[in-house]
Amino acid sequence: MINEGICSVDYAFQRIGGKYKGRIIWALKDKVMRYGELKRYVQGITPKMLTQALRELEEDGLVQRTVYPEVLPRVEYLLTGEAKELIPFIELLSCWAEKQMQKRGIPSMVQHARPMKKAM
Amino acid sequence: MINEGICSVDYAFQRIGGKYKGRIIWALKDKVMRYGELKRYVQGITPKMLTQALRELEEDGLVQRTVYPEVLPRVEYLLTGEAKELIPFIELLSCWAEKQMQKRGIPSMVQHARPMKKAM
DNA sequence: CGGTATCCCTCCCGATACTG
DNA sequence: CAGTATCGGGAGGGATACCG
Repeated sequence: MINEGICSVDYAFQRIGGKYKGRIIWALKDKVMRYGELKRYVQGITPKMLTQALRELEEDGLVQRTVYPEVLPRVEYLLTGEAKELIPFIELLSCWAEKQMQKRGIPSMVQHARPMKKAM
Repeated sequence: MINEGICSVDYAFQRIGGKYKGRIIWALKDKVMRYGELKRYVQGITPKMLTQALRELEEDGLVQRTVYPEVLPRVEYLLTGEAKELIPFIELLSCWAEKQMQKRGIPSMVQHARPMKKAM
């Protein structure tokens, strides 16, 4: 606020913080995904938030968006090299969190879980 | 939303996300600090937010708070072992951010900068 | 399929004043 | 020194409907 510069820790959290960006990057860590695929993977996200997060990640150079102008439109998202540099760290963070959650008896969700049929 | 469990990546970001927690952990990474010291270090933070962030970090077992009941009250904060495990992560994240900022020509702030005398 | 548009609301955060 | 108390604003997010 007083300074002109920005703290690098802040900068990073502004890029990958927020409610969904972490999970989106995580989802794309080892495969390209389409919009609808991501929407299913990041459960509970609304189209608005997904689009917004993806656009920001794209602007920040972390995600690349490719449109295939076919009759049924297809759009693929993939991580850039810059984003991939973050994977090991998110991995570390994830492991850390798993341990914490175990200690505290918090049920952890498997990332590959399919949508449950249970109505909310 | 549909699931009962929580994703570990989310869990982690809920713990260390937010506007100041990253910088607070960073500040405490290699030294114990008092309340006022932290307030000066994490520039621009209001007492309310600092207290709130510290209390949450304490609840999450990341920060330990020690009160020394002297005539002039003294309260010290330090990272727990669990929080220290996160330091390498934040360190690497910080380096990553520095690189990104250089690429984009964003002026980065040195962490040890003293308050500038420039009035806002 | 891959999104926009719109409305609404909550929670995070800021500023300021005050207290043990 | 180390915080509370109070009020208020604004960004981020949620639900739903609609569009090319």
